Parts: sequence; structure tokens; C-alpha cells
Amino acid sequence: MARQTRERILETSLAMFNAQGEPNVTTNHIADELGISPGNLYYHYRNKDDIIGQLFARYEQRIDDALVVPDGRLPNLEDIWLQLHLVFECMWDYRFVHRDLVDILSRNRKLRLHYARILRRASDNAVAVMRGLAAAGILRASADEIRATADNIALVAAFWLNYDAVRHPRQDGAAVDLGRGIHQVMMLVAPFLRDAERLHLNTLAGAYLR
Amino acid sequence: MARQTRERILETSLAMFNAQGEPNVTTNHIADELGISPGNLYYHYRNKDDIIGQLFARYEQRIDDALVVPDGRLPNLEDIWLQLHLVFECMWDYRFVHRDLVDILSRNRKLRLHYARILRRASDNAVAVMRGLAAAGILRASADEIRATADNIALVAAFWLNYDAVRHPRQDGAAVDLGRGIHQVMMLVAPFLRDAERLHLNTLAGAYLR
DNA sequence: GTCTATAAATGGATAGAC
DNA sequence: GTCTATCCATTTATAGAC
Repeated sequence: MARQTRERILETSLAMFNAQGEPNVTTNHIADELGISPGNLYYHYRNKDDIIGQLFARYEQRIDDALVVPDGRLPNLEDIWLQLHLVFECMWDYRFVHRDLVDILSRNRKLRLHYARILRRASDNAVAVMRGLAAAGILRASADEIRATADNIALVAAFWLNYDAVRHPRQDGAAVDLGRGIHQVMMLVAPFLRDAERLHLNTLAGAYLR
Repeated sequence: MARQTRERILETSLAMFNAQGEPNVTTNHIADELGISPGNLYYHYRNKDDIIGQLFARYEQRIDDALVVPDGRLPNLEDIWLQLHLVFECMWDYRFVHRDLVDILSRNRKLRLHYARILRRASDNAVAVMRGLAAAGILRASADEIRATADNIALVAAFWLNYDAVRHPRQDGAAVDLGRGIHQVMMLVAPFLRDAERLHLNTLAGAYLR
């Protein structure tokens, strides 16, 4: 039963953080929602930061898994597609992390370092994929352009949910269209593609918007 | 003297919000820093939200001023340059707004609507500039590409400071290089420029990075 | 306009019984 | 493992004197 409660605390915390934003969810709220006492919650976790840390570790693990690069062959457009899907779904499932990213990281040095590492990995991954496309002859861009675009890819991906939330203030639980975010990232790469692939991507992306 | 105190409260609040993040600065902290009593602060402003609202109004005004489009002629690359400078400097001066953007907006419907309006304006402005460049024959992009790029410009601009902060965790008050942010935005437009202007921009931007 | 004092509420966290 | 009770610190906000 111990394992059970410990796990349920994490699940409920995640759901509440995502729904209301981490700063607006207290340990008391979580215990209340679970129907357990605050004391019990503090038996299982040292403090709120501990809970956040555990959730963050799972988030990091899933992002890491999503960013493995196909080995033994050059990456193609479909690989980008799949990776973006996995990454965006992960960010959606743990959207509380990005909602108050700077504030959360400011309170915990370890998370700060780990998150910087995630961004570095994402950006490096984008560079690798674009180099692969260049080597395959379907993308043309200078080293500087690749570097700058990789940064923009990581940035747009990391903050798309925030951008969408503030640009289209929605009532409460309305679902978000992750496809739009993926599309925006794709559009960062598109202008560097050979005409044929650019068109191919544009039709793919166009269909994706509805 | 009343006017004085009222104004000083705003100035000090802004400085503290920027330095420590709005969630970490209480009305008591502000009064303390100013050497006045909490009661006095509440004489001048209804509550913390009121202070934030006043600061936000000034921010919005400055952004609006920065986004005026040159009239009577088509915009050129130098216009983008200037606009980006003004916008980034404004965002830097009021960086607390973006640091905890989603949380701040979630607490105040009016700010939410106003911020959505700012983003719309920024994005529309980017569309107008790109159309101008297209009309002048120095940019080539489809309507869809312009639309998507305009969104990405607004997004990268709005969250560049956050991205930079989490990517390069810096010790405290170290200055941020706004030029890098401007560069990243420029790189969103570059691939659509005619070869001559693309090179021109690349050298400009390259020099900009030191 | 400004102060002191304090109420009222909340959040984080612990002690000790069961 | 879990609960009740409670403490301590913080934060927002107000009352009333000067």
C-alpha cells in the first residue's frame, strides 16, 4: 500500500500542477485531492520540491528517450516528424514544467543544470538531423544557419505551449492542438530544403493543420 | 510628495520584480526596500496586482510605440533592425513580465487580453514588414510561409530572454546580450531573402555577434 | 501622507498518537 | 502508513493614531 500512495501522490500532483500551474497548488491541496492528510504526504516526500524533482526526473527521462537519433543511417524527414511528436507529447504531459519554467528552475540548482542539459541535447540533436539532411543532399544551409536554426527549434519547441496559451486565452481545460506547434517547428527548417522536399513538407504540414 | 512616493513605489517594484522575479517579491519587501511602511504602500496602491497592472500598462505603451510602422514608404531591413532593438530593450526593461508570463496573466483577465493583443500586433507587424520586403522584391515567400514566420518571430522575441536564462544559467546580475536575441529573430527571415540581401544580413548579423 | 499595530488567511512542515 | 493537531513563518490587507 505504501508504494501505491507514493505513486498516487506523484500522479495527482502532476495532474494538478498541469491543470492549475505549480505555484497555485499547495501540498495541502494535493493531500486534500487525494483524500489523505498533509502529514501523510510529508511521510512520503520531504517537501513539495521533492515531488517536483521526482516528476522532473521522469520528464527528463522521456525527453531523453525521444531524442535518440536513428543509428546506422542518415535521418530523414519522417524521423523529424516522429521525434517532434514524441517531444511535444512529453512536453504536453508535463506542461507544468514549462508553464513556470524560469521560476521553478530558479529555486533548484540541480533542475537548472539538468534543464540546461536537455536544451543542449535538443539543440545538438537538431544540428545532427540538419547535417544529416544536408549530407543526403536535400537541405542546403551554412554552418551558421544550421546553428542558429537549431537554437530556434529548441526555443520554439520549448515555449510553443506558452505562446499558444497567451496568444489564445482559452477557457480552462480546452485541448491544445500540438500539431500547430509541430508545424511551427517544421517551418523553421522548410526554407532550407530543396524545392521538391520543401513542397513535400508544405503539403504534409498543410494537411497537418486540420 | 505624494506623487513622488507613488512613482517611487513603481520604480522600486519594477527593479525588484526584474531582479528577483515577481512571485518572490512581496508588498512588504517593496515597502522595506523603500523605507516606508506597508500601510503607506497600500495607501497608494490597492494591492500588488494594482502595481503590476500599472507597470504592465507602461510596458504595453512602449511596445506599442516601438511597433509603429514607417508610413508613406515600404519598410526595409534597417527598419526591422531598429524595431527589434526597441522591442528587445523594452522587454529587457520589463523582463519580469515574461519571466513568469503565464502565471501573471492567469491571475488577471485584463492583462491576459492586453497581452494577447500585443502578440497579435507584433505578429501582424512582422507580416506587414515581410510583405513590404516582398513588394520591394528583396524577399520571396508564400503567404503561408510569411504567416508561419511571423508567428515564430513573435514567439522567439517573446521568449528569447527565458530561453537564454535557462540555457545559460548565469550568476545573478550578469548582463544579457540582447544582440543574440535580435540575431535569432533575424535568422528567421534571412532564408527568404534574395541572395544579395541574405549575404548583407549575414555579415551584419555576424558582426553583431562580436 | 505616513506611521504602528494587528487582523485574517494561507502555506510549509513537524510531533506524537493510533 | 496514516491521522490529528498544531506550530511557525509569511503574506495580504486594514484600522486608527499622528
